[in-house]
Amino acid sequence: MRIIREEGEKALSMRKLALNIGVSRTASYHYFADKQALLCAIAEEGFRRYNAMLSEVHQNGQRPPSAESMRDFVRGYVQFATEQTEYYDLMFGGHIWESGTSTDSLRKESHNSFRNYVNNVRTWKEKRLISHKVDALRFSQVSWSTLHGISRLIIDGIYADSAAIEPICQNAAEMFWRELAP
Amino acid sequence: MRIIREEGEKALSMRKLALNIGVSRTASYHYFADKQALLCAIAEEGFRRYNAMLSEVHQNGQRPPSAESMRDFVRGYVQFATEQTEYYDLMFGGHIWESGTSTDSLRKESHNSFRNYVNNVRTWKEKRLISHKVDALRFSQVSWSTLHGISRLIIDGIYADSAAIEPICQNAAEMFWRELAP
DNA sequence: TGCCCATTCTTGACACTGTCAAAATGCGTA
DNA sequence: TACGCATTTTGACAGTGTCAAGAATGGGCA
Repeated sequence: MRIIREEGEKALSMRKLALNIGVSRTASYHYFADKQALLCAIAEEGFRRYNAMLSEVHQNGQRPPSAESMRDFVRGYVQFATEQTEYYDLMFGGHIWESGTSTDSLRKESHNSFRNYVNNVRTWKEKRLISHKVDALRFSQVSWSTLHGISRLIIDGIYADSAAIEPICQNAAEMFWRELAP
Repeated sequence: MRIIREEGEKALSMRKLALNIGVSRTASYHYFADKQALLCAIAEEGFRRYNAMLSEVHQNGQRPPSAESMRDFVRGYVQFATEQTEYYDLMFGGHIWESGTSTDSLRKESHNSFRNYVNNVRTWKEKRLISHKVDALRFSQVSWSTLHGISRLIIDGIYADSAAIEPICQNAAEMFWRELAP
């Protein structure tokens, strides 16, 4: 993680990694089948951290949703993405997913992640805390896309002005809440 | 582009490219400073195609926005992203942007792209075709994020079920229109 | 026609990379 | 001590991006 954070994902090579640790070139191949497998393992750890953050923010659907909680959630997500970029990039970067070479356990962990997210909305709906017109799955897909999109564009430096981040989050949260409000 | 499309971005190497064309290893270095520069040039072409698509869909703000036009727009965007994945991946993939080694002209072209998008919304507002409460810049940022997020998640195979795509687009379009409607 | 010279291309080289196979090491238990 | 297993290393191979130096090419002008 240190190498990725400081020198970028591209700079991480199996050999350099080994050298940094102080073992020889191929030692890591005893623990990870591939470079890909190593990256998948890191991404998996990322998903665990992400889940922790998520369930902390809206306490598994127990906290009633509101304009404020929405804003907190959006902020939380974007903060996770931008502060733990090393993880986020791996988790949703595509390198790992493209060409379908991702680990089974990674796929499981990530599906789990999204399931949690949807279940949250479902719980709200069952408890009649949000409009009955909301389709939990669809809302989850679209709102998650928005969060992901915002994060990616910030990470990639396309929203260069960091002062703009807060109002963007605010706007997104308002949009979400307009969709959900009973 | 053929190599990227058929074998993935990772499989594109300067050497293989040259071999395919029938010239020697380093011939391309006369036209492109870097592998990076080559990729930037391709991404630039992608932005041009993207702009063409965009201005075709809502005719530079001349076409009055509606629930239908929104849906067409969302569909158009996602279609572009998923059908011209080779371009889209390069344009918004991050490989090119990270570590700030992107070409000047690429940066210009991409900024241009987003400016068009915002101007569209501004035009609508000036013509009083949408609610006066809309902040053009903010709406553009958030809605673009949503589109980008949806596209990425489809491309990366995270929304594996292709039947889900249409309703997702539909929902996103409805959400946008709820924001804009006068 | 023939020459010149900028444009285009090639060759050689270097320092990297991922990964495999085989050999070497270390270490706990019988 | 010696066996067996987990761990690590060495050697090797086929790739990669890129630089520097040289070779070929071809079009414009005398």
